[in-house]
Amino acid sequence: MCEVKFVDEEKIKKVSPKLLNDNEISETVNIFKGFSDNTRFKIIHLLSMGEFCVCDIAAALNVSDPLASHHLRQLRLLRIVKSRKQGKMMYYSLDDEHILKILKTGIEHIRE
Amino acid sequence: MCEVKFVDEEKIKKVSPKLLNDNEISETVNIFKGFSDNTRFKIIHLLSMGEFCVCDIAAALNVSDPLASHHLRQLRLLRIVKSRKQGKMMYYSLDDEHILKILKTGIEHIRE
DNA sequence: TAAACAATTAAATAATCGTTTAATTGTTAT
DNA sequence: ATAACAATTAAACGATTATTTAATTGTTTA
Repeated sequence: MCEVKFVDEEKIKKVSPKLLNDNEISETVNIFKGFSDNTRFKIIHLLSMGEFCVCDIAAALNVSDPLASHHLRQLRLLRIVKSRKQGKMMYYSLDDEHILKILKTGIEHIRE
Repeated sequence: MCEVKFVDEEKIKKVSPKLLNDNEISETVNIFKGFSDNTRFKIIHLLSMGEFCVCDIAAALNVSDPLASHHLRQLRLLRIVKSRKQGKMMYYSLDDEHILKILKTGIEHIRE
């Protein structure tokens, strides 16, 4: 066990005030959680190309309607996507430009 | 259940070739998974301010050494952080500039 | 070499999360 | 009204994951 806390106490004291508070951390982490599942990521990536109804999202991704709907609900609560109702259809699209930026930054990274 | 697949078949056919393959998806999702836990996110955020040993990381975040070490291992395997050994100390820092960019993009988003 | 210490590992538990299935809501058209 | 359909919801199950505790590795120093 590490008993001598703060090997470099000065360095820690210097950055401590810059640490984010718990709310900021949880909110940011939640956004990343939205991107952290293959099915959800596929949905986000599909919606980066336009607006689609649940039916087509499920078909394009080859998943069941309830599964697509379930993930779309999470994404909506996280304000990653927004929805628009037209007749019996529900159309989904990305909520704002920030989401597109996060998506692109992630894809950029793995392509080096 | 949605029986009539592809309400807008043309739109789907148009974007299908642009969809990412499973490898690209999993790799990108894995990076986001690295950011998707409060403890790991705090570690990444701390390391965005410099290089720290496990001892100080654990102390600054008020978590146990094994927990910090466990998450640092995951982050290292995801190539989000890199490590450097000096004596009995192991120093960790962010792996590259992409990581910093993803971190900043996430924080930017919640600050609107 | 023996003690002290930083860090990691392993095993166990607790909690979270994704997926499936079946039932339900709400809208459109016959 | 009834049938058909898009979408959501709820409950159950299975799987993954975070955290804790205890034991272990490896390095330094007395």
